[in-house]
Amino acid sequence: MTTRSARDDAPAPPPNGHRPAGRPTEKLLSKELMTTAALGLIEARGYEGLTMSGLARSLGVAPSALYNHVASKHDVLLLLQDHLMARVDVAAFSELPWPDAVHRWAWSYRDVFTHHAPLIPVIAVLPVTGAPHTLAMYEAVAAGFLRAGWPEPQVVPAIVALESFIFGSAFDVTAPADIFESGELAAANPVFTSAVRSQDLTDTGSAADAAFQLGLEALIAGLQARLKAVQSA
Amino acid sequence: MTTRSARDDAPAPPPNGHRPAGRPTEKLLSKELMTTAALGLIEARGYEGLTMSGLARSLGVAPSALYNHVASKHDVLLLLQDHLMARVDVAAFSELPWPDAVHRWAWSYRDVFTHHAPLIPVIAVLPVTGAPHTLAMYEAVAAGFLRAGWPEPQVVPAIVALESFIFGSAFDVTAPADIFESGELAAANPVFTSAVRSQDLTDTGSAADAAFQLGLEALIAGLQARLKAVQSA
DNA sequence: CGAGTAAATGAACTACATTCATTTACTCAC
DNA sequence: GTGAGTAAATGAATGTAGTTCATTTACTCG
Repeated sequence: MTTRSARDDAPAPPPNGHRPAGRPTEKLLSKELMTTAALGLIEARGYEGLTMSGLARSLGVAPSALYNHVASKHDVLLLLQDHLMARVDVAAFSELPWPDAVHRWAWSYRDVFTHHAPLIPVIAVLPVTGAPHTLAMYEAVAAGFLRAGWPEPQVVPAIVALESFIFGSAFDVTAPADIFESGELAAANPVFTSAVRSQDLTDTGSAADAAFQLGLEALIAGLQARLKAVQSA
Repeated sequence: MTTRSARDDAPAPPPNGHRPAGRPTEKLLSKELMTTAALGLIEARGYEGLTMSGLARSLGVAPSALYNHVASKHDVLLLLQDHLMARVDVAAFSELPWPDAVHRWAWSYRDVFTHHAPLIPVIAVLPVTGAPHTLAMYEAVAAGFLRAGWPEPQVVPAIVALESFIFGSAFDVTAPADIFESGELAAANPVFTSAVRSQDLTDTGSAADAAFQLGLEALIAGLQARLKAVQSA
């Protein structure tokens, strides 16, 4: 079994030209290649399918080769997270009034990471150093907050509060629909059981969407009230 | 090396009385014992220290024995999660007005899981069936919401929204303090960099606390506005 | 041309969770 | 009581990850 044969679903090696084709030192890897390959793996097999061996295989390379470019699997997750941050829509901050901009940004942010919930524990604790897309996202959002009149010292706390809500909500989306079925314990918890059954899901598709919408609107309204109070002081 | 000798830090076996002491079938294990042992392990060595072998060792038992009581490590996490839910303070819902009750509950909830952030991905997706303490918590909270005048169909979405914020914030607490240092990219992101530096941390201890306070107050205020609007309709 | 270096290899290692055949002691029906 | 059945423990074995390392290869640069 020559390892060379394992390039089954490798994404067509870059036009290398001549080279003896098959020897080491061919510049087969880079952080960018690893990131997109990882993304492909995740789409195909989910986060359980994202293993270092699997990633190496999908790149037509030995697992140990990956460690010339990243120090650990955790590093791969960091690459992924910064890559995904570029997908978050911050354009509204230079187009719409603050509440609407936050609204669009938050939905977009949540949607991006809904499909990548396993990254959230990584993001939430991620030092932003060396994550250019992440920083660019924060830069645009912070600028939008300042433009709306937020006092500078409160910008970061406000963003973090919104982000926390978004992260928590992204998890929530991945929960099974019947998460609140009380089962045998229904009789012992009648109030909650009844509340669960009475949920109105006609508006928004899922229960998670309903909660996100309600919470986001409340959060934005509450923050805006705070903003106005600060401004008139 | 007899395995018998491995009861080093076992929590003093229950008064077994006579028995040949050392033979199987001694009722050495139970879900309750496993839960408290797991909690002890986590306090001593953190979540990295929570391995099935380690758990077995701390109970003076072979790793395979655990599988007579739980189906997987995930099950152990579920036991832990429900156990911890009993620590969340819901008493305020029968003592204080709704906004204050939510406030106290939310802080308590966040504080409990701040020390157990690795459980959050588990909780957030956990079917509530067979988790009595968790259900009891929801029951008390839901009752408080109804008593405050919330329309039944909106109770669960409102709770979920608050919970999402709480979970996200619990992660946030575990982040390193310098998480927002932009490093070399500071020059390219001046607005955000400046905002980070201008944060006022005199009030609340940590940045995470400041964000949680701000967000929680905004969320509660926004929800209460919604509540009043619904009531007067 | 020769030294140095970046990048790849594959074999080996470690740590875990988990499975399984087997043993032991208790319980309960007859 | 005796004997079948069962719950609970054992320890050996399995499989899958992530990661390390000595070694090799080909490119670069003085």
